[in-house]
Amino acid sequence: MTTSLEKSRAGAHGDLREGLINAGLTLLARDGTSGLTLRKCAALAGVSHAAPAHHFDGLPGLLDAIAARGFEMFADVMEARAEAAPQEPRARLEAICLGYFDFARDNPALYDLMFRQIWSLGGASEELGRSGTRAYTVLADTCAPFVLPGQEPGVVETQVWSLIHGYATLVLVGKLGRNRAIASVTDVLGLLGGLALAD
Amino acid sequence: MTTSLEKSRAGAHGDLREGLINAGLTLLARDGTSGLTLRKCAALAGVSHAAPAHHFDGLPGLLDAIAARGFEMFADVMEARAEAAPQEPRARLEAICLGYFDFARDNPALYDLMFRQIWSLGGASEELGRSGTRAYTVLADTCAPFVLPGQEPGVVETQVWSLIHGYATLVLVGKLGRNRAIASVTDVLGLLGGLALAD
DNA sequence: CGCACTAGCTTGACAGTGTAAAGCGCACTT
DNA sequence: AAGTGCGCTTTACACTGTCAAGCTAGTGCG
Repeated sequence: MTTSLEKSRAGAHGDLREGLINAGLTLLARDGTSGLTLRKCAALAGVSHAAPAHHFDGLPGLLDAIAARGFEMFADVMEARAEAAPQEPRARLEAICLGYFDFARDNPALYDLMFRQIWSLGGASEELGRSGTRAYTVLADTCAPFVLPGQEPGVVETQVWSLIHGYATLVLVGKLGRNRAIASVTDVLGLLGGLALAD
Repeated sequence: MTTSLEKSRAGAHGDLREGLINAGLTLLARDGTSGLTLRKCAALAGVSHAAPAHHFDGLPGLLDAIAARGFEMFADVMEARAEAAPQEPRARLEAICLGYFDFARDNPALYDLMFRQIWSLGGASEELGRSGTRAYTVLADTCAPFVLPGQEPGVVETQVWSLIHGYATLVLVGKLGRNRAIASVTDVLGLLGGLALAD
């Protein structure tokens, strides 16, 4: 048992792990993707550059953990928006899409890292897989009312996911073609008007 | 005038530049994003590691040039598909979308680099801007018949671009949520059925 | 014709990265 | 109370991009 120790000792078990993840989030928000470094994370957390190796499987492991934390925040935002919205399928769908955009805009570097890590061909960590699935579940549940009888649920989910994910990445840079203004969120979501309620 | 020299001398003006870009494309296709390195590019092109500095503005400049080449290939693919398709707006739109997917699937690392570079916050090079605009123009022209009178062209373009770009990035990794099959291209493009022809 | 010169490349060095091995200290176990 | 193992540090290494200096060959000028 370590419960009694967690408060008495400053450097108890999962403490540095948490500190490194938070340091990573800070660096990401402050200096962007290229500013996130294993050594800088360690320095910001106040330990030597080799310390993270005892908590993560190298840099990829640290990035996975940071991305997992990001997906938790991501799911939280979408869940909150879905609850705050009128409890009607279309309103809920639009609400989580807006939450999706806002999260991407507010945390561009983290958003980039999240999706880079979750589909890293090397296979993501178990923790990241769970967090990512949780976020996906929020979206899938909101899409459920639009799945027609006999239709594969993945179709509507892929349609919605593709549209908002693609739009979010476009928005992150604020440009489209040369001198062509990017459309607003609501304009793009208008394409989802083609979806029909199941009943 | 250097025209008479370009053939007589092996290492003439833009020769190494071309060689470095080709080396980058090779490395990208063979070893993925992380396999592309300034030093490896130079080695593969048969020159020292400092040689590229005389042709590009550091690594970012080299990446811009490679990305620009990628956008040229990208535009070529979409243009070819548009011409090969029945000359009817919906068929052309579907054709370039399929070309878009195929290019992303066939050149995943290059595709990733292209979009990473073109909206690098540091501002892309002139060459990259031109290539990117050319690719965008192919898409915009194909979307034109679906722009309703009085509507901003950017709306339809953003809708289509977001959908296919988002889907392409999802396809690149072949997974969506846990154990949820990703929908097919044609299923996703079904969402574009909501677009109406202008006349 | 001869000479300075510049462009293109090489060599060497440097700061910074991730990773691995070895060593130290302290809390916990027995 | 000695042992033991975990957490961390130190040190070293290969590799990255970039910069400065030097070399070399072809150009243009006198």
